[in-house]
Parts: sequence; C-alpha cells; structure tokens
Amino acid sequence: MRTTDTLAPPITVPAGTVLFRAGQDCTGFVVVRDGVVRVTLTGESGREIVLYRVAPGDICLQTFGCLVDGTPYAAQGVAETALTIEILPPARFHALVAQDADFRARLFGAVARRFADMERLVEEVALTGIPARLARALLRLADGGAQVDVTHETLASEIGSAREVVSRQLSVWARGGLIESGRGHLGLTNPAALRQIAEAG
Amino acid sequence: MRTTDTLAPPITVPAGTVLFRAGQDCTGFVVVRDGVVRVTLTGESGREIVLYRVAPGDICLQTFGCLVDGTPYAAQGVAETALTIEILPPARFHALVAQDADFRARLFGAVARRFADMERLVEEVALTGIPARLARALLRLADGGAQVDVTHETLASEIGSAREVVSRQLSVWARGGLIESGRGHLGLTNPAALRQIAEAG
DNA sequence: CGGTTTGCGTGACCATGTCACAGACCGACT
DNA sequence: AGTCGGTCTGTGACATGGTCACGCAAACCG
Repeated sequence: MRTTDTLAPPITVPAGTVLFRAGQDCTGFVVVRDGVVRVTLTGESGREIVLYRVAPGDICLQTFGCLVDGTPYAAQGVAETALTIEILPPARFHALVAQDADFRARLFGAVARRFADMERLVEEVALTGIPARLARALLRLADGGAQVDVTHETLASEIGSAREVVSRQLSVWARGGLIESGRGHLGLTNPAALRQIAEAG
Repeated sequence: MRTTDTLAPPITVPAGTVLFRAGQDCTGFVVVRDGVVRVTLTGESGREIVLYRVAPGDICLQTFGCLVDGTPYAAQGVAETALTIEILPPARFHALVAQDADFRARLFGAVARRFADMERLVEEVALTGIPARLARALLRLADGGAQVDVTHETLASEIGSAREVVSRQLSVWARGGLIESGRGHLGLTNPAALRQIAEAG
C-alpha cells in the first residue's frame, strides 16, 4: 500500500496543541500519521460541540475548504493525543491529486467518512433526544471497556449539550444501577441497557 | 470553461421527484445542470431537516459516499424544481477525476461548499436559538425580495424545528410589525430588524 | 494544614418540543 | 351560493432540555 508512504517530513506535536482556530487562514494540508485530532465548533455562548475526530492515516478536511476556495476555518482543531503529522503545501497537494491514484483514494475516503460523520451529527443534534445521544457517547468513549475517564463537562461538549443536563441524566442512570459515577470517571455497570437506550432514537 | 460541457446525456425530471432515499444504493454520480435538489434528513419521529441544496453546475455529494466506500445514503434527495441532470456511471466518474483537472476543481469546490454548509448547519442547530435560525431562513428564502411563499411547516423543516414553534415566533414578529403573515406566504415588513436578529446568534 | 482549583449536585426559571384540538382558508364539486 | 374535505394556522397544557446561581466535595499545591 502506498498509504504508508511518507508524503512530507513528519512533525510531532504534544497533546493539547491547537492546530487551527476558527477564522484563521490555513497553512497547508494536514495528514495525520499518528494520534488523534479533535475538531470542535464553539458558539458565541462558549458552548462547544465535537464535530469529528481525525484518526491515523486520515486527512484533515478543515484545510480542504481553505485550499480549494479560500474559505477560512469555521472550526477548531486540537491534538487530543500527542501527534505525528505531515503538512503538504498546496502545490504538492494538487500534484498528488493529479498523479497519485492512491492519494486520491485516501482523500475521497476521508471526504466520505467526514461527510457521514457530519450527517450523523446533524441527525443526532436535531432529531435525537439526550438519553440516546449520551448513551452513544458513553459507549463510543468506552470502546468496549467498562470504564470511561471523562468529566461531565467533556461529555456535554461531546453531545453538544450542557454539563447540568449530562449530570442530571447520569444521576438518573446511577440511581437505576446502569452506571457508577465518580469524579472524572464512570463505570458502565449495565452496558446492555445503555445500548438499548442508544438505539431508541 | 469546461464546466459547461456535457459529461453525459442530460435527463429531465419533474419537480417533486424523489431522486434517492435513505438506505438506498446509489445508481451513479449526479451532476445538476438545471434546477435545484433539496437534500433532507428525516428522523424516526417524522421530523425533517433540510441539510443543503444542490444548485446548477453543482455536484450532488450524497452519491459520493456510495461510490467511494459503499455506504448507503443517510439522506433523501428531492427535486425542488424541474431538473435537468446528468448521471455519470462510476467508471466514468473515476476516469474524469483522474484525467480532467476542471472536473476535479468542480468536484472539490462542491465538496468544500457542502462541507461549509454542514458546519453552518451544525452550528445553527446545536448552538443557535430559534429566532436567529428562523430569521436567517426567511432572509435566505426571500433572497432579497420582501415576499416569501412558504408554509410554517416548510419553514420548520428548513430550520429543523416544529411547526408550532415557527408559528409562535412568527406571530410574535407579526405583532411587532416585522412581518405580515398570510396563509402560505409572508411579507417581510422590516427586513433590517430581521437581519439584526439573524446576526444575534 | 489552609487555600485554590476543578468537578459535581441541585433548584428555579426560561426556551423549545410535543400533543391535542379548534378554527380559518381554499379548492372542487353540486 | 352552499358544503365538504383537505390543508394551514392558532393556542393551551405539558414534557424535555438549557441557563443561571448557587453550595459542596474532591483533588491539588504551597
């Protein structure tokens, strides 16, 4: 597979680094080699929502709009873990698109995934209730395990809601024995029930 | 500009035709030559929200995910006006991407626009109040004019809310002299005030 | 050990969404 | 004209979700 090739000199950045902010111009095309980038949107009220995550081998699409038609970013990107990334200058990007079928395939795959992510997100935010959204977020973050280390605040931004709302829902579930709750971490005592709630729309 | 070239035999379809539904497989790549396609998402409750519109010269991206990684549509596409479209079979699509720089530019432009649309939508649905969303929708649909022919129901799906909510907000504005309201149509009596509300986040 | 920061719980209140139903308007047909 | 059925709109009552204003407890740190 060409997809493991190096396209540009790798750069490492520590977790927590802000890669780009809303309204900023873009420097180049970002390819994630290792680590995860969290892309979020922040409203005027300060409330935040996670749009999607960019995984290794993936291509960050925020840069895309910039490069194609000069629109500045609307979102913010933060290194969720330590990262190794490559940055392609615009000319190199266009050359690769024209010449490299593998690069095109990766690019289009990334576009399709981001697009599906965004549709799912709109569906959830606009048409799905808090219990289902929160249950999905918990199961997603737990990733098969029974322990999740997050604050209510983080969960709230994950589902685009407010901390108080998350706290209330979690305490209901804790009383019902679905979860165990502690400062900064949660235990999923009854993941089956959570899955059920997550399905329910 | 190559963008006015014909890529495939044009097909005409009447307004109201459903081009694709959620969960369906895709037939090919749709390029809109004339008319507007409205792409919407429908929740289990039956509530609907407009994701974006595909304008002439534009490329419908719902087909994109299908062609690239086989994901079926999540959304539904309806001909909002009578349409003239072209449908590219997958092989032709891939050939054009590889060989035609103009086609690539159009494709990327469409991707960037759709992406910006979706981000705006998430921002509105998740972080923006009803008055601002509704005012924006009105101004957008009025398109500079002072008259809009829509039902409250349609406006509701435009902003991803419920008819009653729209009705209530509109009657407040009607009492305040910002709009005049009739069955199936609205007059924007004070567009400046609406613009103000639209800005307010 | 005190002080500070951060995370959590909670009640009151406002904004939105849902449900149920009534009335108004419109077109089609006698 | 009348009236009938369908669509559109108005409205009250209630459920859910978001905001604000707190107080308290756990972790952190000198």
